[in-house]
Amino acid sequence: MTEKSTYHHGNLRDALLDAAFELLDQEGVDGVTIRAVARSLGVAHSAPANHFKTRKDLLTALATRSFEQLTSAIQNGLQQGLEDRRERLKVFADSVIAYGLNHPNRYRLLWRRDCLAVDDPDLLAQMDALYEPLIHLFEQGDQKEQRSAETSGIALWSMVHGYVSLRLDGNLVPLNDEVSGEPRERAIIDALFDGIASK
Amino acid sequence: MTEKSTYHHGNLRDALLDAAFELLDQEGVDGVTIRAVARSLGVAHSAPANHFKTRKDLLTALATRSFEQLTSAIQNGLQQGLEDRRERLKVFADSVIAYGLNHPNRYRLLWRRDCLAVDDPDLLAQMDALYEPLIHLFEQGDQKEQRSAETSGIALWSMVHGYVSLRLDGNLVPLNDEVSGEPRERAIIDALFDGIASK
DNA sequence: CATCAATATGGACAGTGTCAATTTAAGCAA
DNA sequence: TTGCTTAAATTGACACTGTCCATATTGATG
Repeated sequence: MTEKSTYHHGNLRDALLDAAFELLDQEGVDGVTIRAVARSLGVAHSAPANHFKTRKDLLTALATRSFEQLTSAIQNGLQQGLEDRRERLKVFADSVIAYGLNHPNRYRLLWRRDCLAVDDPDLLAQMDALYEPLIHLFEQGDQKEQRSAETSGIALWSMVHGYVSLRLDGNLVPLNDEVSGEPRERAIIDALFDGIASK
Repeated sequence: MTEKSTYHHGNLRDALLDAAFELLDQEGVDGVTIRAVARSLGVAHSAPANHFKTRKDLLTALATRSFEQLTSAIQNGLQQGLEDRRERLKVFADSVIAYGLNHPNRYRLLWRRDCLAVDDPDLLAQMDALYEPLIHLFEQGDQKEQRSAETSGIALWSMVHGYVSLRLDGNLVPLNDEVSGEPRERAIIDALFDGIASK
């Protein structure tokens, strides 16, 4: 296996994505500059342009992949086959929260509209795919029931997304707390199911 | 009133803040560059440095003021003097949602940790002030009740913050919908109070 | 082998934040 | 008033960024 000529990388596109993910995870989205990615691979600063025309396009590819990961994490959880709808909704919530807390910079990127090519068809498709299981979990009943199911879905999704966002921003203290043995996130999900019963 | 010498602006600090707010509202946080702000006031590109050492410091001042605005909007609402706690919690939620939807770029800036000097004492103080009314609305009862009250508070705050964030990112469709005459946000707040009662 | 298109290169440009040396003038003490 | 100190503004510079361009290399196809 002789040393290949180094001029053409061979698989630069994938290498760029890997390197960009590494930078994203370690330094956040600001760390993902075209030149830094190129530098980390030892290629010219303008080499990436052949595969990602702009920085936005690169970040969009990262976000698309991240949406993909999140969605399949949810799907995996749901395939364990719990029957109870309430349990299935918890799986959805747990999956999103786990992904957000484990991959903070990826999760943040998902919602950085200013960094993304928001009309990229692949990105849009993956965003839709994320909502699909949630919608599916709520679609049933007649017209009126659907209306309130929609509201329940938005309520759940809002709470989950808000909770993760606040946690990632360090706006919930203490960060890692428990409520009678359960992590806080389980408690707030239950609160939504049962109502906070303000008396 | 003769024309003053133009070398010294006289009140550059306030003028910078005003101009920066204008840019923030119109173009988002990316539009708030030191040089753009200076340009819009017709001063040298490095004049702002005398008042805000770095861009982060300028944005931090904007965020601090925005927190202030949001907090006083909440306080104003609460001073109308509704007795029912449930109603008072709704006032909190409504105030945050209204501020977020009316000042999207200011609201977004509040949570852009990467753009802010997150250990600035003024900023921290204003952030605390935001949570104060929410905490106050829940503090009562014994130890165990407090624990669950805390959970309710986090649940409500998470849902409100998540809802605004999703709306601002265009992730809730349709954007402006109603549920039996009420805007969607009222419906999800009610959902949290009463529970989504997944059967 | 010859050619072509894809891919990588280096150089350039405008924009940015930030630093440094300098100039201006306002405020204050004598 | 005069003179000094100092805050506040100036210009200039540097390194970094994204993006464009002309050029060079090479893999693949005829």
